[in-house]
This record gives sequence, structure tokens and C-alpha cells, in this order.
Amino acid sequence: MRLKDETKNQAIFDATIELIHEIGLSELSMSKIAKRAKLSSATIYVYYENKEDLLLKLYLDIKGKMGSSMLKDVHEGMSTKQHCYTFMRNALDFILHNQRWYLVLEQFSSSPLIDKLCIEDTAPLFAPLYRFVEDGQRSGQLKQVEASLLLSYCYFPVIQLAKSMFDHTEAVDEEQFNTVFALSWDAISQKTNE
Amino acid sequence: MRLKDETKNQAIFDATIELIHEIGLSELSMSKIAKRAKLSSATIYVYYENKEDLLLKLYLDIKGKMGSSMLKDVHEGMSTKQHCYTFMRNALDFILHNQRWYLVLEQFSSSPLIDKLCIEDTAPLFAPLYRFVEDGQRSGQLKQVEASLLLSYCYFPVIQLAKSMFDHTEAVDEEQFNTVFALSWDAISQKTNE
Amino acid sequence: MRLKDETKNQAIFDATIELIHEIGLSELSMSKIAKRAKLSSATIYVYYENKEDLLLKLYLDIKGKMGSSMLKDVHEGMSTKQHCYTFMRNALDFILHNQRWYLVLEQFSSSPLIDKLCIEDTAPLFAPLYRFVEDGQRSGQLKQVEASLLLSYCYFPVIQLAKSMFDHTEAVDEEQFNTVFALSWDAISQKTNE
Amino acid sequence: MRLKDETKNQAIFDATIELIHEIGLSELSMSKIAKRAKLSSATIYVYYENKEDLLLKLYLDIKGKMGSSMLKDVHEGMSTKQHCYTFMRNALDFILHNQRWYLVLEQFSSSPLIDKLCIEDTAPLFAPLYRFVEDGQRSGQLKQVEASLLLSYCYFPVIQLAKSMFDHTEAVDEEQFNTVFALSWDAISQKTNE
DNA sequence: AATGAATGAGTATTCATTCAT
DNA sequence: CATGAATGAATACTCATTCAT
Repeated sequence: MRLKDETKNQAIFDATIELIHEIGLSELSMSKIAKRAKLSSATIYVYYENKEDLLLKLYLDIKGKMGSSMLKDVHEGMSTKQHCYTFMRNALDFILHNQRWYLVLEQFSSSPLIDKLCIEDTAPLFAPLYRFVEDGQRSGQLKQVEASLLLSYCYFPVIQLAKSMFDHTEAVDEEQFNTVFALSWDAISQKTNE
Repeated sequence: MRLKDETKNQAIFDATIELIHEIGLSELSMSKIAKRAKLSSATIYVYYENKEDLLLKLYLDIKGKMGSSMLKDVHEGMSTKQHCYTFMRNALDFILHNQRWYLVLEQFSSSPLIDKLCIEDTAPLFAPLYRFVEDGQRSGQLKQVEASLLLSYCYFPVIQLAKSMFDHTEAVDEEQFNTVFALSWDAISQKTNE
Repeated sequence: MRLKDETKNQAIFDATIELIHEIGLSELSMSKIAKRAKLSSATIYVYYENKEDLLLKLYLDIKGKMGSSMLKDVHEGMSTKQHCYTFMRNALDFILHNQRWYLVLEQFSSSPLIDKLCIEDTAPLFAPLYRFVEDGQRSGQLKQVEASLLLSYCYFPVIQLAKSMFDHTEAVDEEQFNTVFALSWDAISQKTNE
Repeated sequence: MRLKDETKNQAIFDATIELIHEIGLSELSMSKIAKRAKLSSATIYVYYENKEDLLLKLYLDIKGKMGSSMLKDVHEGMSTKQHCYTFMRNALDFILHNQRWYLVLEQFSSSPLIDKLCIEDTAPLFAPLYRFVEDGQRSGQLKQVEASLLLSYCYFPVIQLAKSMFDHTEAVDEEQFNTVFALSWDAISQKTNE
């Protein structure tokens, strides 16, 4: 019987995310999670095999949510430029609206833990990104450079922008985003008419 | 009375870096450091007040080394483009030749620990980068966009490149770097003659 | 879920008392208590928040037991002299029959620990003693001297007596006690008919 | 060479007494003593074999000082009553003027440590007290009760008085002392003319 | 399913003491 | 003589996990 109590499960996730955000992965403990989630720590073991299992599933869950957020409003007929714009815009929205989730991902990403968890590749989630690059290259709109490199010109500046917005708690600044998009597009697009 | 032994101090640093790299900040412990450095854990406390103190000093040390590496071969008379090229090249060299150090920094950066350590701003180390951006903007060569945003178009792709090189353990690929530099320059430079 | 086990709790108390008696408060440690009580030291933390909490509760428990022992066989209609006799007798009995407890209290009393534990005043326990003094003074049977001073003439000689009995392990010597009572009474009572 | 540096020796004693007073025997450590005395902890081992040795010598030193303080102004020809008065007065003075010393003694006295130190009996120091009791009993002025018991009627009330004076930091209250002496004398003296 | 109790192994840190200069 | 360095053993306490109900 796998349904158990979904609210408890959610409480565990929420507590874990909050705590990773507040005290970091290194200070995280099962008992702290239990206390925050108002459960006995034994209860966590009803839902997860052990701490690793919990962290792994949490990571995959958030990563999955981010992956599907990235695909929002992406339609078949879109131009490469529209595609790129949408992906970057989706990324910004996701990070800004799920600040905690994003920062948790960051902690995972830089930790050897992520290797230890021998994660089934999460790459498929982001396959559409790679497909958009390939299409753009085929049509001559994007430079002939390794996809992950091209994507880094779109992804990291968006993160940089998002982080500066964390601090200033301003509303999403449309103009700033458009600037970033313009720069990224300058970086990755083939200048045809020269 | 015995003198403080610089080789012991170095052994502590080395052991700590190795371990952060292998098991991560979250699994790091004073006793593991001691064992790796072939010392009694009590000895670490001769050199550092406590774990926080050790980590802080390690972080500042590495950050400082990175900061000064970035300034290598930077001369007054350089053009903005040369400046940019040199910084990016220095960053790539530093990361490739000090892989471990860089990855340790990354773990620190994404951890709440870094806030807790209430580090005296390390920004000064990277002030020259900001100055180069300002100069470039004043001379009309760089786009009028927030400096940290412009820099993100230079820094992160280099990291991305370096990481792909970690895996393939190829020699530094001059051509790949030049490609990255070209893209970054497309992103940040003002296209004047259009 | 298992229920908290009162025998374990008792084992912790007993072990602690034995150890304070044998090695003293200053050499007492949680691991020694655990070993003596045949528990894991972690288990102690199921029952007590920390060492201070354990010691505080132990102190209050013993002090409480002593307080109520002092009130044994005290009735409303008793004369001041009978009152005094009973209190002194109760004190002697308590100390002799609970040698260890008493000696533990003594160690606490002389330690700065007792101040640190910021104990809610245990004075109420001994309020009846002070009331008996006031009554005796009102009726002119006791000298008009500060209560705590008068009581010291009853309390400490009893302790002295008890301690001499510890060593000689004789049975309670009725005659010796009567002598002590007589001296105490001589000290505190108003000599009316002179 | 035993002279070494007497000021260092004194610094160790002073630091130890202060610390026992402030944090108690249980929290006392060689390194704390060293830090307080502004010495290296290794230096303490030049003057004392180990911690036990230091504590033992400290205890004997203070006890000796108290012993000789008790004998001040005691002359051969004094009456038993004068003798008693002087002893009690000396005790009060000593405790009030050497509050810290006295409280340190108290911590030692109630600790099993004192037994462990297998102290050469300090009783000789207080032999004069016992001689005065014997003389008084021989002359019929003191009750025929065990000396240590009689003495407890003189000693403890004085302590009680001294402690109440600690708190109120009043000057030595002559009148209060006379009251205490009167009570003690009532307790121990033979009422001859009844 | 849920949980408080229980614990062996671990945590950071301090200890008393000795070493080497 | 004096001392900072060095350390094995101890300190109080927390951990991830399992047990018993």
C-alpha cells in the first residue's frame, strides 16, 4: 500500500526544504526534519528507506518540477528565438517563484553527494533544450558550438539576474529580462547578414 | 618550546580540501580531517580555534589565490578586449590547474555556511574585474548593462568549458577557449558599426 | 511505541547518586553514569535534556524527600519543644537512613553549580521550620534571634552527630541524641524562671 | 633548587582559588588556571607534580592559614569563656576576610576528593580547640559531651552568621556576634548554680 | 501506519600531561 | 626555568536507524 498519508509526505518534503535552506545540507538531520514536520523521526522511515533515499527523491522531485516548468508555453511551431526566449523566461519565473527550491538544487549540485546518489540521469528532463539547440543550428540561426556551452549563455545570466532580484525583492523587471535575453541571443546566434 | 610546524598546517589544509572534494562539506568532520592529515584531532585545535575558523581560513585562502590568479598578465595599457580575454583565460587556467580548489569554493558558495561565517567581503579581490567593465563601458566598447551581469557572460561559460575538460582530461583546448571568448565578447560588446 | 521505563529512570538516578558519592560531582560524567546504570549514554538523553537537567532534577528530588521527611509526626497541637525535638529527630533519621542522599546534597550545596542551576527556591519545603520558630518566639519560649541562626543550633549539631555515627556504624544512639537535643534547646530557649 | 619564582607560584594559587570560587571544582582545569595566571600550563608542572598535587597543596595551605588564624590572641591565662569567645571571633574574622578561601575549603570538604588525596591529618592544626574543651570540662565549666559535638555549637552558627553577612555586605555586626556567642555558650556551658 | 524509546557510532571540543626547544 | 606544540583519552551531546507497541 503506497498511498499512506500524502499530507505527511508533503510535510516531510517541506520541512526538509526549509531546513536545507536555513541551515544547509551539512547541518540537516532526520530528527530536525521530524521536529519541523511535527512527526516522529521513525515516521520518516515509513515513507523513505533512509536519509539518502529521502534526499534523492527530494532532489529528483524538484529537478522534475523545474524541468517541466521550463517547457511551459513551448509550442511546436515556435521560432528558435521565441523558443530561447520562452526557456529563459520560464527559468527566471521558476527560480523567482521557487527561490528555496532553486537554492536547494544548487546545494545538491555542488556536493559530491549528488554523485554518490548515483542518480538516474536527469538529463532527459532537459532534452527539449538540447533539441531546440540542434534545430537552431540546423537552420543556421545558432552558432555551431557545443550545445551545453550555448545553453550556459542562456542559463547562468538568468540565474545571475534572478539572484539580484532575490536581494532587492523588486517585482520581475521586464526590461532587465529583455536586456539579458538580448545579450544571450547576441552570444549564441549566427550573425547572418554580415 | 616547539615551533609551530608549517608542514602540519599545510597537511590540515590539504586533508580538508581532499575531503571536501571526496565526501563534501556536509560529511566533513574534524576527526576525518585529523585522520587524513595523520594528526590527532586535538592538534588541529592548536592551529585553528574551531571548525568554523578552519573552514573560514581555508575559504579565504583559496579565494585569495583565485583572486590573484585572475590578475596575472594584466597590464595597464591593455585594450578592453585584451583585458577580457586575459581574465577569462586566467579563470580557465586557475580552474583547470586547481580543480579541487575551485570545486571546494563552489561548495562553499552554495552553502548557508558562507553567510554564517560572516566573511569580510571578498569583493575587493575582484574589484579589477569591475573596473575593467566600467572602463569598457566608458569607452563605448561594452554594453551599458550592470557589471555583474556582463561578467556572468564571461565567467560561467568558462566554468562550463572547464568542467567539460575535467571529464575528458584533454589538454587545454586553445580553439575551444577562443570560441567561448568569441561568444562572450559577442554578448557583452557594443556592436558599433551597424 | 515503547513506554518510558521507570526502572531505567531510577537506574540513572541511582547510578548518579552512587557516583557522586564515590568520585564526587567534579569527576561525574554522563558516560560514567551510563556505564554504571548499564545504559547507552544516549539513553540518558531520552530521560533528561542534558547534564544540568539531570543534576537539577536529582537535587530537587532529594531535597524534596528530605523536606517531607522533616515533617513526619508533626502535629498541630505540639509544644514548641516537642516540635523542635521532632524536627531534629527527623533530620537525624533522614541523614542516617539516607546517608548517600545527604552527602550528595552537601556536595551540591557547596558548589557554584547550585547557583547556576537557578533553582526555584526550595525554601518553601522548609517553611514549617521557620513557622515553628516564629510560634516559639511569639510564646516567649524561644530567644528573639533570627530564625536561621536559631535553626543552625539545631541542624548542624545533628549533622555532626550523624556523621560520627556514619563512621562507627553503631545503631542510633538514643542517649547521644537526647544530649544533643538538650544542648540545642539550651541554646535556643528563653530561660524564663531565672 | 626549590625557590623558583615565588610570584609565579602565588599566581597559580590565586588563579586556582578564583576559579574554584567562580566555576567550581568540577569545571576547573589546568589550562584555565594557566590562562588566568597568565602562564603556560606546562609551567604549572614545574611547580606541581600534577593537578592532584596542586589541589592538595592548595587545600593544606588554606587549611593551615585558617588553623593559625584561629589561634590569634589566645594566651595561656585566658578563661574558658574568653577562649571560646576568641576562637569564635577568630573564626568569624577569618571567614569574613577570606570569604573565597573559606568557600574553597567548603567545596573540598564535601567532596570525596578530599579522601582520595589521602591527606596527612589536618587535625593537629585544630588541636588547641580540643585542648580548650578538655580544660573547660576538667574545670567543670563545659558540659561533659564529646568535644567535636560541643565545638559544632560554636563553629557552625558562626558560619551561618558569616554567610548572612556575605550577602548583606554589612560591616561586622558586633552585636550579632555577641548574640551568637551567648547562644553557643548557653549550649555548651555547665549551668552550675542550678 | 505511526511513534516514542533505545542505542552504537559519531560529532566538536577540551583535558591533563609530556615533549622539544 | 619556561613554554608553546602535541596528543590520547575524555567530555557532553547528536546522529541515523531500529525496536516494540
